[in-house]
Amino acid sequence: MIKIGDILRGGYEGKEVSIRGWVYRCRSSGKITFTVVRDSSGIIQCISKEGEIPDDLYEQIKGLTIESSLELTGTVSKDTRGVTGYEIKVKGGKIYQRNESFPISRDKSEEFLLDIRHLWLRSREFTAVLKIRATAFNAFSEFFNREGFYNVQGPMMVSAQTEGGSTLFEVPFFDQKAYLTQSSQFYLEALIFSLEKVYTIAPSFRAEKSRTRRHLTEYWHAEGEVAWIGNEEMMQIEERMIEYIVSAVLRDNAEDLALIGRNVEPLKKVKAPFPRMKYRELIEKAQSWGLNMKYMDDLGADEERAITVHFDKPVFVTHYPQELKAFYHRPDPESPDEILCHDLLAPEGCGEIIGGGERIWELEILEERMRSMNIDPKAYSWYLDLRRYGSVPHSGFGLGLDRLIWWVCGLDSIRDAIPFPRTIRRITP
RNA sequence: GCCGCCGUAGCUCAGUGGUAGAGCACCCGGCUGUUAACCGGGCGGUCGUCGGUUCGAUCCCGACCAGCGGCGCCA
Repeated sequence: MIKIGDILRGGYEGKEVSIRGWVYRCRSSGKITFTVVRDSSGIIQCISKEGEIPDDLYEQIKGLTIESSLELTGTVSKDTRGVTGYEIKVKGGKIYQRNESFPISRDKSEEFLLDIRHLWLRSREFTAVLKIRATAFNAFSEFFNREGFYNVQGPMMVSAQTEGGSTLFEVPFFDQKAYLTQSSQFYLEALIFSLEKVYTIAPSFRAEKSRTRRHLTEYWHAEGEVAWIGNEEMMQIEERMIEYIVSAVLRDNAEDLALIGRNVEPLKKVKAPFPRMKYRELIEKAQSWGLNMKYMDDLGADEERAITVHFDKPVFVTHYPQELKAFYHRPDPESPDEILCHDLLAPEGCGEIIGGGERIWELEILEERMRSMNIDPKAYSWYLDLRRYGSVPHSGFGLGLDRLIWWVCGLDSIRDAIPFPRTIRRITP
């Protein structure tokens, strides 16, 4: 039993092989039947001729429906008439299931494909995206393992929010209320005191009623936290990490990128270092680019899009005014109204994929910030403890992995970057 | 939370104030080189739900349900 992809790489001409898979296309002209078979590695056309195989098998093959599962044995030949340049002349085989009419045909709407996502995953396009996604997840872990980070896990059920706003999913927790986590950041911060450099890949949940093509209510959050480093060193790690992941995809998924029609030229330019721009400078630039922005405006979706077209690499935006960001970001000692944070905006109009920065590590400053933002310190008592016992400077980041896949694959919607998207209106399949 | 859009066959869509049609899928038949094959025939619908207007509503009006897009918020 071999993979179709192996046949397509050559070397099997004239040899007898067996493949297993699903019917991708089926055409018959009486005494000859063409069955295009799909497996996880590719598609190949198989030829069956009446009289050359047992009659009952020929009748079964002739009557197959799309997505029926089967096993075929036959001789490989190189033939330009086959869709992928090779063909198998069938000698024998076994049908596992001849299914009824497959619901997906050539016309399909966005909504329908979401309803039957569990079946649409079989499409060649989605298969390609899923392979790229696997590469990206692996490359992320690989990068941090090589950098001496420890892979850690925080809880998914928590008692307090990380970010501002009431965007938590509430879940019953015995006699109490618990929430699904928005971020593992606080737990990673606790873990640096033993491990110093940590990362995690975990889902995060946001009950935001977002209706956009770049939001999920459940998304895969890749986070890192590092003791003893500041905002700039954190960005240096991140830009190498992004370069590492993109290079891995370009190296391992060239065929998949081609299949989904992704232009790889912009991806080839993703090499560290990335440009950095302070929020203040960005506003000035934005005004010269004709964008209507003033200081203290947050970057909206339109602004992010308009900004990224002026760069051919991802760009870091740093030093936001403290009012625009969460309470834990450390003010710049040289300019206390600005904080030592960064967002990474992906090019080609994609926008924010990373948020990170240096954390406040002095207890008094953190308490002062919480007071000024009307946050109850009691809810964060254990988090404040981290600043009571051997506190150290540290920085961290959170990367939206689904957004990364969305950008790298050049997809219309983030929903097509994850197999089973959870959005405000969709909990099945 | 705000704004906009959609709902007719399994799918993609036409259409009409007098209870519906095409293409694809599927089934049957034909065809020994097809490439989303082709040719002939067939099956297939409470026209999203409820209410209103009307002699009569899939069509007009209202509410609801479901979904999609944009903003804000974020990753």
